[in-house]
Amino acid sequence: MTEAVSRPTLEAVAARAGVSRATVSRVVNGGDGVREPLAERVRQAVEELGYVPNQAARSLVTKRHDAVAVVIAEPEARVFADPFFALQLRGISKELTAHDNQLVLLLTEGRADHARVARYLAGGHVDGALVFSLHLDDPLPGLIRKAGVPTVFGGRPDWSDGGPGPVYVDSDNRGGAREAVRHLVGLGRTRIAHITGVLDQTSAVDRLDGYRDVMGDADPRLVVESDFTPGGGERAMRELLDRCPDVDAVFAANDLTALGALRVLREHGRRVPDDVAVIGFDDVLPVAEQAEPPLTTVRQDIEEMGRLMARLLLRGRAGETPGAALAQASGAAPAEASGAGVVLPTTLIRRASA
Amino acid sequence: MTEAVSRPTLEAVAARAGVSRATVSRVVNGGDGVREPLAERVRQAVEELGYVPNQAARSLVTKRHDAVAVVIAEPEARVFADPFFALQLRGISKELTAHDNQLVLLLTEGRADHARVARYLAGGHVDGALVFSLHLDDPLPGLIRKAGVPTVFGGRPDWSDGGPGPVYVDSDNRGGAREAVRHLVGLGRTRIAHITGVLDQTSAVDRLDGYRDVMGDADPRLVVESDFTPGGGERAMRELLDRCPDVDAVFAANDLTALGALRVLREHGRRVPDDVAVIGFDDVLPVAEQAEPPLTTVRQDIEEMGRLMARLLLRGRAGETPGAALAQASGAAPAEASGAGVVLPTTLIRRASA
DNA sequence: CTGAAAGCGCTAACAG
DNA sequence: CTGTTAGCGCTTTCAG
Repeated sequence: MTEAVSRPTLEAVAARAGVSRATVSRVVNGGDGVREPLAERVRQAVEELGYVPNQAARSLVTKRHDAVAVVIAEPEARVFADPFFALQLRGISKELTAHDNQLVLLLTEGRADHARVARYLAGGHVDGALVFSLHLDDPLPGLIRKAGVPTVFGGRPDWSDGGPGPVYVDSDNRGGAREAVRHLVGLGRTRIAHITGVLDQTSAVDRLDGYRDVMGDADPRLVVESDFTPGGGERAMRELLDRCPDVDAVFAANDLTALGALRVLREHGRRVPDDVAVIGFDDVLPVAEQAEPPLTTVRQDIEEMGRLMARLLLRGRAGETPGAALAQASGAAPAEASGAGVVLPTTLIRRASA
Repeated sequence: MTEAVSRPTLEAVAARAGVSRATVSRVVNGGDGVREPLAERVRQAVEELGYVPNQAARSLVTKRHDAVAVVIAEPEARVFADPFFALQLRGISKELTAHDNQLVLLLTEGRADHARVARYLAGGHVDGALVFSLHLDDPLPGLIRKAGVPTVFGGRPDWSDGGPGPVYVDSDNRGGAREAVRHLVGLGRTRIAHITGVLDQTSAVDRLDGYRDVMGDADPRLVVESDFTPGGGERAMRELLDRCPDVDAVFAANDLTALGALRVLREHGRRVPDDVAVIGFDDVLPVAEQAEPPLTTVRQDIEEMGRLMARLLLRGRAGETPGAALAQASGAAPAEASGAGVVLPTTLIRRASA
């Protein structure tokens, strides 16, 4: 474990190049307004001394930090069982890196950590925040708003106040769910069940709504509440088989849930998709592809969601509207951009299970 | 996206409390040396104004940042398919949070990002670095050493120079592998194969060595190289079945690999564990428990590894030796602490597959 | 186009 | 025990 050594300062570079600190500063920050002979001499001095600007000093005067906080408020261990979170982070990281911003990760383990996060955000350490995994009665959004930090949410928040709606990025959960269920209907299935996610998250509610859009008049016993985990999927599937032995299709709220359902179906000797067709949600590759049989599922571009969140935050900071940022967002075309929310499209990936 | 507002300064608090800035500073930083009537008045002013110290200003003078970088150098997508990484992060985050340190996440997508990471680390933005996923010929460690930042590695690095060895935290990969293979032997298996991980990582090499410790004289065709992924596990298992149809046990380098092997075994009508026993490594719950059949595997305490890394870094910074930090590390007792490396024990978790 | 000078908000001697 | 005084390293008017 090496000792940190003291780094050269602007002053040192200036001395070496025979110019003033101001000139060095100009060159280091874009270089406009400095004539060529000088600029080159400065660059050389920077190189020779291995000068790296001291971010603390810079922030002190600019009030910018080139850093963004990513807040993951997931008390349950679910985030850690699901590559979802990692993919999202990867997208965020890519975008942030491209704009020379750092990613400060704030993980919370329950309410006790909320105050800490709020304090940090309020402390003006970062230029903005990206916030995930909000649940219905979560006090965090309120705290964050009070902190006065530009924020983009991952997933549609479920609250709304008088002011302008929160900026968020979401997948078209409802539309994706509809597509999945319609596919099942197209397969000739009539007893189509839905295993929900945790219903205090909007993603779960939206998927349930999508299911109902198509199956509005279905037997209510075909809907069973669950929690986005394989274990929950198993329990739900057992109950389903018990309540409705004639079920011939299952739309699970996510791939992990589908995995649990698949296992119980196998246990009970039901063949997939012959006896019961199964569709998941997410298309988390290692899960969906490795399932037995490989899972038909609703794909959402998780990495792109992360990237877009970061882009919105960065652009918004520059004074543009989310819409403008959105217009410039390459890659997946947003399905919808109502108010301050951006909703990415989903696509049905057909594999063997349905 | 709210505008950031300007926060109250020390000065403001001082004015409100009718004291000097120095006094407020003292109260804010521990409060020793300030008599009670005053201290209380200051605390009140802090409260009323909602004062939060400006970290940039503080760092500028203290040269400390209370921030640690976590560098994940994994060009492949593997990290994102494996909850390993998330668990490690969780452990790190917990420990860092407990000591009021922030976690700055540096994800790299290949060599192009190395320079950026090196620059950041050299820039003195953080007090230390936690570095993961090193491969054999990785230039990153060299760059990091040059940056002169206190560093703790996750997993035993494969290089060594003249100086004091690098500080690292690792699992007892070799011992764990031995235990797994011995278990297989105890089951009466004789044709025990090993599907390796990526052999440019020490964890994979150590597991292979452990296998050889027990099976030194075995048929060399029983060892097939792979890459820690389910797909790789499938390919390896096919080759194994082809080369040695009489194989009766498989020790896979990790759970994901075992998953692939399981699938191919099933495909070929081999029953697990009756015909072929299978053992994995990691005990990543959603993988191992949900496998078909549930996987017997070598468990490593991933979260604890993360926590320990952070602890070592924090303690090392305070001038203690890693050994001292280690002695204070609660929870899992280290199996071994040679030089600057800390090796955590592993345990065999028996489920249905072997 | 370049340099001089004035802080950004905070801590850390040093006096009193 | 408390206040005064210097800066930390950088950007940014403002002159020249």
